[in-house]
Amino acid sequence: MDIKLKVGQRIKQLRKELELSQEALSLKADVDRTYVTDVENGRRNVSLEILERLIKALNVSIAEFFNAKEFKK
Amino acid sequence: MDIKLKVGQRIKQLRKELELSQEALSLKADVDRTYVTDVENGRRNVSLEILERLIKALNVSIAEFFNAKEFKK
DNA sequence: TGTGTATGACCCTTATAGTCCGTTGACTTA
DNA sequence: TAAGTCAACGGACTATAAGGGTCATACACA
Repeated sequence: MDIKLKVGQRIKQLRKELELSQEALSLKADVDRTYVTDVENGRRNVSLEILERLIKALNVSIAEFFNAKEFKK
Repeated sequence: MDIKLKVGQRIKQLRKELELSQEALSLKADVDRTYVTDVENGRRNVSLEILERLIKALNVSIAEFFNAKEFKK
Protein backbone atom coordinates (compact mmCIF):
# COMPACT_ATOMS: atom_id res chain seq x y z
CA MET A 1 0.00 0.00 0.00
CA ASP A 2 1.10 3.53 -0.69
CA ILE A 3 3.05 5.23 2.07
CA LYS A 4 0.89 8.34 1.79
CA LEU A 5 -2.24 6.30 2.41
CA LYS A 6 -0.68 4.36 5.28
CA VAL A 7 0.25 7.60 7.00
CA GLY A 8 -3.18 9.07 6.27
CA GLN A 9 -4.99 6.11 7.75
CA ARG A 10 -2.78 6.14 10.82
CA ILE A 11 -3.53 9.82 11.36
CA LYS A 12 -7.23 9.18 10.97
CA GLN A 13 -7.09 6.30 13.41
CA LEU A 14 -5.33 8.34 16.09
CA ARG A 15 -7.56 11.34 15.44
CA LYS A 16 -10.66 9.20 15.99
CA GLU A 17 -9.22 7.82 19.21
CA LEU A 18 -8.91 11.37 20.46
CA GLU A 19 -12.42 12.15 19.16
CA LEU A 20 -11.18 15.14 17.25
CA SER A 21 -12.72 16.49 14.05
CA GLN A 22 -10.45 17.11 11.06
CA GLU A 23 -10.88 20.81 11.72
CA ALA A 24 -9.90 20.52 15.37
CA LEU A 25 -6.78 18.60 14.37
CA SER A 26 -5.98 21.14 11.67
CA LEU A 27 -6.12 23.92 14.25
CA LYS A 28 -3.89 22.05 16.71
CA ALA A 29 -1.36 21.29 13.99
CA ASP A 30 -1.72 24.69 12.32
CA VAL A 31 -2.50 23.37 8.85
CA ASP A 32 -5.45 23.91 6.57
CA ARG A 33 -8.59 21.87 7.24
CA THR A 34 -8.86 20.65 3.65
CA TYR A 35 -5.23 19.65 3.81
CA VAL A 36 -6.02 17.23 6.64
CA THR A 37 -8.76 15.71 4.50
CA ASP A 38 -6.31 15.20 1.66
CA VAL A 39 -3.61 13.76 3.92
CA GLU A 40 -6.00 11.26 5.50
CA ASN A 41 -7.10 10.15 2.06
CA GLY A 42 -3.54 9.62 0.87
CA ARG A 43 -3.51 12.43 -1.64
CA ARG A 44 -0.67 14.47 -0.12
CA ASN A 45 3.04 13.76 -0.05
CA VAL A 46 3.57 15.35 3.36
CA SER A 47 6.93 16.78 4.35
CA LEU A 48 8.75 16.03 7.60
CA GLU A 49 7.93 19.30 9.31
CA ILE A 50 4.22 19.12 8.60
CA LEU A 51 4.13 15.46 9.53
CA GLU A 52 5.81 16.25 12.84
CA ARG A 53 3.20 18.91 13.60
CA LEU A 54 0.36 16.49 12.86
CA ILE A 55 1.91 13.76 14.99
CA LYS A 56 2.48 16.14 17.90
CA ALA A 57 -1.12 17.29 17.66
CA LEU A 58 -2.12 13.65 18.07
CA ASN A 59 -0.19 13.41 21.34
CA VAL A 60 2.09 10.57 20.32
CA SER A 61 5.81 10.37 19.70
CA ILE A 62 7.13 9.83 16.19
CA ALA A 63 8.31 6.37 17.25
CA GLU A 64 4.81 5.50 18.49
CA PHE A 65 3.21 6.87 15.35
CA PHE A 66 5.22 4.52 13.16
CA ASN A 67 5.04 1.63 15.58
CA ALA A 68 2.04 0.08 13.83
CA LYS A 69 1.97 -3.06 11.75
CA GLU A 70 1.57 -1.30 8.41
CA PHE A 71 5.02 0.24 8.91
CA LYS A 72 6.77 -3.01 9.84
CA LYS A 73 7.99 -4.35 6.53
CA MET B 1 16.48 19.00 18.13
CA ASP B 2 15.10 19.66 14.70
CA ILE B 3 13.24 16.78 13.08
CA LYS B 4 15.16 17.27 9.82
CA LEU B 5 18.47 16.84 11.62
CA LYS B 6 17.25 13.84 13.60
CA VAL B 7 16.22 12.10 10.41
CA GLY B 8 19.46 13.11 8.70
CA GLN B 9 21.59 11.73 11.49
CA ARG B 10 19.61 8.50 11.56
CA ILE B 11 20.12 8.07 7.82
CA LYS B 12 23.82 8.73 8.18
CA GLN B 13 24.08 6.26 11.03
CA LEU B 14 22.38 3.47 9.07
CA ARG B 15 24.32 4.31 5.91
CA LYS B 16 27.60 4.01 7.80
CA GLU B 17 26.53 0.66 9.23
CA LEU B 18 26.06 -0.56 5.68
CA GLU B 19 29.37 1.01 4.65
CA LEU B 20 27.76 2.88 1.80
CA SER B 21 28.93 6.19 0.40
CA GLN B 22 26.40 8.99 -0.01
CA GLU B 23 26.55 8.43 -3.73
CA ALA B 24 25.91 4.70 -3.41
CA LEU B 25 22.88 5.43 -1.23
CA SER B 26 21.65 8.05 -3.67
CA LEU B 27 21.79 5.50 -6.49
CA LYS B 28 19.96 2.85 -4.46
CA ALA B 29 17.27 5.31 -3.45
CA ASP B 30 17.16 7.01 -6.84
CA VAL B 31 17.64 10.52 -5.50
CA ASP B 32 20.22 13.13 -6.36
CA ARG B 33 23.72 12.70 -4.92
CA THR B 34 23.84 16.23 -3.53
CA TYR B 35 20.43 15.79 -1.98
CA VAL B 36 21.69 13.03 0.31
CA THR B 37 24.38 15.36 1.65
CA ASP B 38 21.77 18.00 2.43
CA VAL B 39 19.37 15.53 4.04
CA GLU B 40 22.04 14.08 6.30
CA ASN B 41 22.99 17.56 7.42
CA GLY B 42 19.42 18.50 8.28
CA ARG B 43 19.00 21.03 5.52
CA ARG B 44 16.13 19.33 3.70
CA ASN B 45 12.49 18.98 4.59
CA VAL B 46 12.09 15.55 3.00
CA SER B 47 8.72 14.35 1.74
CA LEU B 48 7.18 10.98 2.60
CA GLU B 49 7.88 9.33 -0.75
CA ILE B 50 11.55 10.30 -0.84
CA LEU B 51 11.96 9.35 2.82
CA GLU B 52 10.46 5.94 2.11
CA ARG B 53 12.90 5.38 -0.76
CA LEU B 54 15.85 6.31 1.45
CA ILE B 55 14.67 4.06 4.27
CA LYS B 56 14.15 1.13 1.90
CA ALA B 57 17.63 1.65 0.48
CA LEU B 58 18.92 1.31 4.03
CA ASN B 59 17.28 -2.12 4.38
CA VAL B 60 15.13 -1.28 7.39
CA SER B 61 11.39 -0.95 7.87
CA ILE B 62 9.87 2.44 8.54
CA ALA B 63 9.02 1.28 12.07
CA GLU B 64 12.65 0.29 12.66
CA PHE B 65 13.91 3.53 11.23
CA PHE B 66 11.93 5.55 13.75
CA ASN B 67 12.50 3.13 16.59
CA ALA B 68 15.45 5.08 17.93
CA LYS B 69 15.59 7.11 21.10
CA GLU B 70 15.64 10.50 19.37
CA PHE B 71 12.12 9.79 18.07
CA LYS B 72 10.67 8.70 21.40
CA LYS B 73 9.21 11.85 22.97
C1' DT C 1 -38.44 21.92 6.19
C1' DG C 2 -34.04 24.79 7.69
C1' DT C 3 -29.64 25.27 10.32
C1' DG C 4 -25.18 23.64 11.95
C1' DT C 5 -21.34 20.36 11.82
C1' DA C 6 -18.21 17.28 9.48
C1' DT C 7 -16.09 15.59 5.50
C1' DG C 8 -14.72 15.44 0.77
C1' DA C 9 -13.50 17.08 -4.02
C1' DC C 10 -11.94 20.66 -7.22
C1' DC C 11 -9.15 24.28 -8.66
C1' DC C 12 -5.70 27.71 -8.43
C1' DT C 13 -1.44 30.25 -6.50
C1' DT C 14 3.20 30.62 -4.26
C1' DA C 15 6.55 28.65 -1.63
C1' DT C 16 9.68 25.23 -1.53
C1' DA C 17 11.14 20.28 -2.46
C1' DG C 18 14.13 18.03 -5.41
C1' DT C 19 17.42 17.90 -9.69
C1' DC C 20 21.46 18.97 -12.14
C1' DC C 21 25.47 21.39 -13.19
C1' DG C 22 29.79 22.45 -11.20
C1' DT C 23 33.74 23.43 -7.56
C1' DT C 24 36.43 22.71 -3.38
C1' DG C 25 38.98 20.47 0.44
C1' DA C 26 40.41 16.32 3.01
C1' DC C 27 42.19 12.04 2.61
C1' DT C 28 44.30 7.96 0.38
C1' DT C 29 47.20 5.37 -2.74
C1' DA C 30 50.62 5.13 -6.44
C1' DT D 1 53.64 14.77 -7.82
C1' DA D 2 49.21 13.06 -9.71
C1' DA D 3 44.76 10.60 -9.52
C1' DG D 4 41.03 8.67 -7.11
C1' DT D 5 37.16 8.72 -3.60
C1' DC D 6 34.27 11.14 -0.56
C1' DA D 7 31.63 14.86 1.55
C1' DA D 8 30.12 19.58 1.43
C1' DC D 9 28.49 23.47 -0.89
C1' DG D 10 26.46 26.93 -4.43
C1' DG D 11 23.62 28.49 -8.30
C1' DA D 12 20.05 27.76 -11.49
C1' DC D 13 16.40 25.32 -12.76
C1' DT D 14 11.93 22.26 -12.62
C1' DA D 15 8.46 19.72 -10.11
C1' DT D 16 5.40 19.70 -6.60
C1' DA D 17 4.03 20.57 -1.53
C1' DA D 18 1.41 23.77 1.14
C1' DG D 19 -2.15 26.87 1.56
C1' DG D 20 -6.59 28.59 0.57
C1' DG D 21 -11.14 29.36 -1.91
C1' DT D 22 -15.44 27.33 -3.04
C1' DC D 23 -19.10 24.00 -3.64
C1' DA D 24 -21.30 19.52 -2.65
C1' DT D 25 -22.85 15.88 0.32
C1' DA D 26 -24.42 13.60 4.48
C1' DC D 27 -26.13 13.63 8.95
C1' DA D 28 -28.31 15.35 13.17
C1' DC D 29 -31.59 18.07 15.39
C1' DA D 30 -35.05 21.88 16.03
